[in-house]
Amino acid sequence: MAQQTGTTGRTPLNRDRVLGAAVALADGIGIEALSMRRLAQELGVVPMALYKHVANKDQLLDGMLDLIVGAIVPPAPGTDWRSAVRQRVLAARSALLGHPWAAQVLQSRARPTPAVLAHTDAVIGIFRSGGFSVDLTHHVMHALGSRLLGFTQELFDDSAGPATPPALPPAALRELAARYPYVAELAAGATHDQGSVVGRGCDDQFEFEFALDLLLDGFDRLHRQGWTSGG
Amino acid sequence: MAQQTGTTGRTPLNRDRVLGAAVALADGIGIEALSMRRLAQELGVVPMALYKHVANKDQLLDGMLDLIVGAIVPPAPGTDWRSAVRQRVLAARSALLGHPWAAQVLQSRARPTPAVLAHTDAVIGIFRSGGFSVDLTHHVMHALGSRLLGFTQELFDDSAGPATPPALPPAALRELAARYPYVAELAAGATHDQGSVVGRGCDDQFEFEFALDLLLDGFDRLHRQGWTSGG
DNA sequence: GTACGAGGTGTACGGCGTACACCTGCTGCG
DNA sequence: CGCAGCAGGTGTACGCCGTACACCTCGTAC
Repeated sequence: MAQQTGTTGRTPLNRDRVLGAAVALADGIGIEALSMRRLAQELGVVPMALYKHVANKDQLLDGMLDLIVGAIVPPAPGTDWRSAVRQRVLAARSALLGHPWAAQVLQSRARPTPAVLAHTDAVIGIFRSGGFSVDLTHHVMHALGSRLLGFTQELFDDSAGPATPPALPPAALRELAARYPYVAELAAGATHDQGSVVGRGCDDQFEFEFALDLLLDGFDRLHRQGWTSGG
Repeated sequence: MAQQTGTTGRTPLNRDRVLGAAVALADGIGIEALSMRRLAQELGVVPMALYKHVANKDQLLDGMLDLIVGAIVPPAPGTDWRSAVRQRVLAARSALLGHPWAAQVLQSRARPTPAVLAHTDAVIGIFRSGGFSVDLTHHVMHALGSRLLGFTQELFDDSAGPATPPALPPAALRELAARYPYVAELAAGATHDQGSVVGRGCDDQFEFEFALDLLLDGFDRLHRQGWTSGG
């Protein structure tokens, strides 16, 4: 179409074009059919050309995810905590809605991507600014769990596993803390068993039961008052 | 070890041995490193031998999942609904806990496996027996969402997508309904827009907001009363 | 003893991610 | 102008994957 000089004229590739095409392709043919080769073909280019713009397929997936998560529209400043959280979560949902593969990719990432961290940090910030204690905010974030997007878990998780990525070096942790202050605050209060300000470890079982009981409480209340979706 | 007659003596393969070895292997080396070839090697057998016991890799994954989900211990009969749900969900959690790959595999399945359906049916049954209306049960199951195990969504979902499996033939649907009566009851009440008893379609957005608001209500209550995890 | 079928084997194919060496054409500098 | 440098596209190749298909080898039933 837009050839210009001679043999290879079509507007040169770049990371954004690659990611955009990948998202569109995944939307079209499904995430499991998305391959580097297929994507290259779609872009009219040889497979290896992609590697000049993304390090490997995993980074491609990370980039695709961040493209979508980064498009989440933040609520207007000054909104009360409840509406702000509600709006942000619903915005996240609508951002993900058109890309059925996104949730699955999210789940499969070993570490949260920058946009995901930024979103998490923002939601934590809403609770903290709304007067929630670090403690309650922590539990509440766990309870929101996958409803946030699906990625709250294992932010600074130390639990082992065959596929556990290597621990981040201290310098990287410090940079993370600077960039995502609310995440860091929660982590400081919850994940270190010794030497932390709060001193409680993060007990996954407790978090799970906390969220479960919160829901069961709600169910019970609705049930007792004869709630119906009609009104 | 247990060779007996001559060349090929080791107790012959069967589906259960294959699935068991696959689970153990996935636990050991991670789900993404699990390949038919690697599994065959672990069993001292040529890769193609596995195909005499599982149709393909997808069915292998389904079988592995069902092995784990099938091990969920049901609560004692006669338990009140709240304790029963609580116990069942916690039992599901503990069944999945030792297999970090299970949740991810669950998410990736196009259709729920039999054990997953059975579990879902059982939980629905608890609510119904506890006096919950079909309507409330439906919403409540959505709210439980991934906390049930991660598979409540898209049971009879008609939403399209590139990887959508072909619709089940009516005969298969009827068999499903017979085997999982509570699931069928919910489906009848919710997924058909016309000709159903209740007549409301299943509005995913509504379900999402229902669950979100239930949680936000809970958060608000805890926040107001100055709740702390200490007690 | 012979036919049969369940279950293990061997070979082969097409697709995957990607390492590595190469080429090409634009840029800036003498 | 000439030419070095380099960003970015190319071609080839390797080792892995899932699995189709034809084959062989037993234990068993008749």
